Amino acid sequence: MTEFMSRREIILQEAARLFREKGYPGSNLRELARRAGIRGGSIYHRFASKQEILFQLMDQTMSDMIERLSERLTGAATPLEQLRRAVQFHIEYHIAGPDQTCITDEELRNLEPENYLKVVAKRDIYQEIIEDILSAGKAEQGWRLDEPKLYSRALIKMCGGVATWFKAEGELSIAQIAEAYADLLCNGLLPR
Amino acid sequence: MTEFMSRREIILQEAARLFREKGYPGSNLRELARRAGIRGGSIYHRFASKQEILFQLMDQTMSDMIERLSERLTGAATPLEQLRRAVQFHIEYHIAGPDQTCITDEELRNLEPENYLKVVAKRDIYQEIIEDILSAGKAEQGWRLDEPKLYSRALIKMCGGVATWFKAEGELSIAQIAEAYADLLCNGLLPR
DNA sequence: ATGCTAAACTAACAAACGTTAGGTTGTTTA
DNA sequence: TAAACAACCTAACGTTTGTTAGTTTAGCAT
Repeated sequence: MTEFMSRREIILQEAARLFREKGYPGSNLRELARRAGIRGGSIYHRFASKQEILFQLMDQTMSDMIERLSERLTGAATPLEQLRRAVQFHIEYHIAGPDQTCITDEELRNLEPENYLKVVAKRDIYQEIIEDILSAGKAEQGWRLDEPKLYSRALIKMCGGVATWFKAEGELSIAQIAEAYADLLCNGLLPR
Repeated sequence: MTEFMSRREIILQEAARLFREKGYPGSNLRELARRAGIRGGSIYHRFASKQEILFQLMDQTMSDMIERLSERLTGAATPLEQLRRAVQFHIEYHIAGPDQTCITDEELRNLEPENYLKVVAKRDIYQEIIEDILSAGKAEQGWRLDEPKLYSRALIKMCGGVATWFKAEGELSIAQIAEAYADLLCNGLLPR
């Protein structure tokens, strides 16, 4: 895995793991360096500060999420199919890179104001993609919802939350979980 | 508000606010003391350590949540009515004391092993109360679900998440949010 | 008044932290 | 071969941290 990664990428990956374990303020650069196979001070050859590592991690993850969700939605004809794909994607992505996504979900408060605004802007874009699906479902299919934002938040929380408890060796596969949650939301929204 | 609280309770309340703002490792006892109206060292007259403050906060909150949820469920005849009340309670409680509940939801990793086990045990009890509602709904009413745990987690994440974005001056009331989410779950689970 | 106790204070500790300066190594470039 | 550069190292800096020890204050019972 790590053989083809630049040291910069190794540091970012190990930072995601460490920050997820102990939180950003609870993590220190000496341990991060140790995990990345270098000494403490050497991190500053790649990053200007601890804060920059957190920002790069979150900003990069949000950009990637927006791009990949958009890809996944192309070719989905109906809002219903789009919703299913969004649920599936959000869960899969959170489980594929649980460290990066958990950081991005939970460390917003530790970003300095300038960085905070940038990441929140991208988070809002992602959320709006899902809101647009819900709005389309309401307009075209008569889904039973008033405030799309209410449901995009529900989707993001319940699907993103999977990363906090999912175990690969558990009884449920990712596909099963994604299907169950997609069914729950679709049945909950569709007119009876 | 604070006139009738013991200093110990003031410290706990301010700790909840501070820990929610900056996280447990990002908070320091001098600032906590300042907010509680005393000096740094004086905290140790009430608490043995920073860790004990976090533990008391989380343990107390979990006990209270279990007790109040149980109260709220008594007298609810059907699983459907129980589910609605659980959704309502979980949202209301998270918004009434957003600091305490957000800490309890997010700072588990910062508990020392012994304390961790105690709090997780109570969290599991709370989760099982909700699982039991879902199991009863399946057995008695034919709700469309396989793994109750999957849905208790969904409920807890989406309803607890409300505390992260709810604004009292916003357009939606607590009652409206609770109703929308209860409808979503009930319609999603009920047989069509 | 005296002594007792709870509750707060001040000041300092040792450790850990982010960060920086300056040196060493090894590879590429002219 | 020499110069240049990137990558990493070591060692230290100033600050902040949780925590402790010893002291002062205020209220209450004797």
